[in-house]
Amino acid sequence: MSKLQKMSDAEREVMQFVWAAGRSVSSAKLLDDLKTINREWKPNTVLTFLARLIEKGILTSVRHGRSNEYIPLITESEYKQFETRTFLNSVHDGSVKSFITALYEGNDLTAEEIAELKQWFSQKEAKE
Amino acid sequence: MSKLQKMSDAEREVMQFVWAAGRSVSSAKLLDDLKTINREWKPNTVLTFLARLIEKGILTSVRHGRSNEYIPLITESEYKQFETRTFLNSVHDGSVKSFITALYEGNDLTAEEIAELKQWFSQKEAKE
DNA sequence: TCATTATACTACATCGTGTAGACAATGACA
DNA sequence: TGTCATTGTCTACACGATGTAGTATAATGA
Repeated sequence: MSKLQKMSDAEREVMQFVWAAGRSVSSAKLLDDLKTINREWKPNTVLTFLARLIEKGILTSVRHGRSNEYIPLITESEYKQFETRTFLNSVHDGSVKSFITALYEGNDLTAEEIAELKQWFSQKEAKE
Repeated sequence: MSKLQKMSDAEREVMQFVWAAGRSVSSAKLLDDLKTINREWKPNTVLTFLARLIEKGILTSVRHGRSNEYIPLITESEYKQFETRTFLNSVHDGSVKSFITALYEGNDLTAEEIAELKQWFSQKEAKE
């Protein structure tokens, strides 16, 4: 299989709808759903994004009648893992602590977030 | 001032040396230092990167004799904050917990990291 | 069989990036 | 003080990603 690749912003927007739709989604529904967010994309534009998502190893499609069903090859969570690990390696030399420290030093962590995370970590450790 | 912009990989490599050099650095020293990492860049190539770093609001320069001194406008830590926040917003909707969860679910967090982070958080909370 | 219609293929401008040559300014030295 | 060497700025260019969509094609149902 072709190695998983990063998606562009527009592709990400489309994928969000694919994932939201469940196991698979027809292009018709997808086009329709996308209208709600009012992105003013021509249908062909969206189809291009879908084709690129397939090239990037994120989606696949099966013919169903005269139209396509699009099926995610990975979950949103898996994709986020991929992006997250890639980012961590490139900016923080792979160190989660460096990441957290950066946020903290930038005053980007609220007291609530800290509390939430602290709790999360204590739970995880308990489970160990 | 022009809004801080993301740097490219090559620019990041150069900036690492600028930051490492301290308060400011001459192009001569920089070129020299870069040789140690053996990136095989022509001097002009590096100068282009420096010029772009200036455009991006990350560096500035002052003429000093016949050459330039390059001075970071932000610290490495500040830059990491910027990149980190940007990433968090685009991939995790700004949620640190989503970020941590992604790593955890991808089995990308070692027991050591979890322990380290747990300790970090407990300290922070104590300080509050 | 033939019109419809959704998809696949192709195109193209723009931007970021890596790469560096050409040209300019400025000291230093003869 | 004029010329040369050095260092910097400007300009260029190819390549890939991206947003955007027109055109060609193929499948389907009437």
